[in-house]
Amino acid sequence: MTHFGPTIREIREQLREGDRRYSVRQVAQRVGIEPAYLSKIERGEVAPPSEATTVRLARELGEDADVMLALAGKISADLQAIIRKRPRLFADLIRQLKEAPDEAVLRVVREVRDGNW
Amino acid sequence: MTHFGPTIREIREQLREGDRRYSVRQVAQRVGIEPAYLSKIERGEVAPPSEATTVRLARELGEDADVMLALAGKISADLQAIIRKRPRLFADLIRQLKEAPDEAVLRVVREVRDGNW
DNA sequence: CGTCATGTGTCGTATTTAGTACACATTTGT
DNA sequence: ACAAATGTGTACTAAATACGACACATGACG
Repeated sequence: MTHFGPTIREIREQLREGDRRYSVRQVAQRVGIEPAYLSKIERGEVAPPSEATTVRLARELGEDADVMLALAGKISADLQAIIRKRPRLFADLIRQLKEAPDEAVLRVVREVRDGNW
Repeated sequence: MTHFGPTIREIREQLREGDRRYSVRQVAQRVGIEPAYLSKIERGEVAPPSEATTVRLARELGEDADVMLALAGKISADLQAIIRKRPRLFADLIRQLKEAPDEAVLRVVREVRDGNW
């Protein structure tokens, strides 16, 4: 969708400055994909990988999985499952929060975390 | 996933009691798909249709699109877009609300609707 | 200077998604 | 009785998804 590939590349290259195990080949091997495939992903020559692969890649690069999935144009299957169990409720909530500033959403998160129910 | 097909069938057959324009063929035509395809969908012989088709079908049957999409194992693209814009925020919020009772979620929805921000 | 690792180009493929097209036997309506 | 409408079985398909395999030129470095 957006610059998933280039972002990955940038992060990997940053990590590489200090640690040469972050080459395309070695990262690909640890993530469990072909180096050529990772190379294509980073250059945006192919679409972002599957959710599972994206998550493994995020972990390997020390990034937040939900953020990487978002860059890949996806949403974690576990979040989807939660929403699907109460579609009306969550659909309303999310659409309500569309324009709300981060601050407001955060307040709600904290409120819920502190178990006001 | 669940009983998307049979649910559709039930709803359509209900509507049909009072209005014979709700045959497989006529509904299919209005929705813009082949009757054979709708038939297979209703019997669960094939997977639920695409988001666009599901939404048109829901409208045609007077059902909530988000609920029908949920039955189809999907989540509306517009909701996904909202989440993807602030993945960390929404991921946290949704996971927090996973176990919260409907009541608590509703309270949050109202709170936000009444614009406390 | 040789070799080893690196990034990438090319080609191929299995699986899933999202349907269409047609024919046919069976009601249903008049 | 007969035409029209109905539901469904069978067969096919175009496009997208998610990769793997291999070869090759270039560069790093000991």
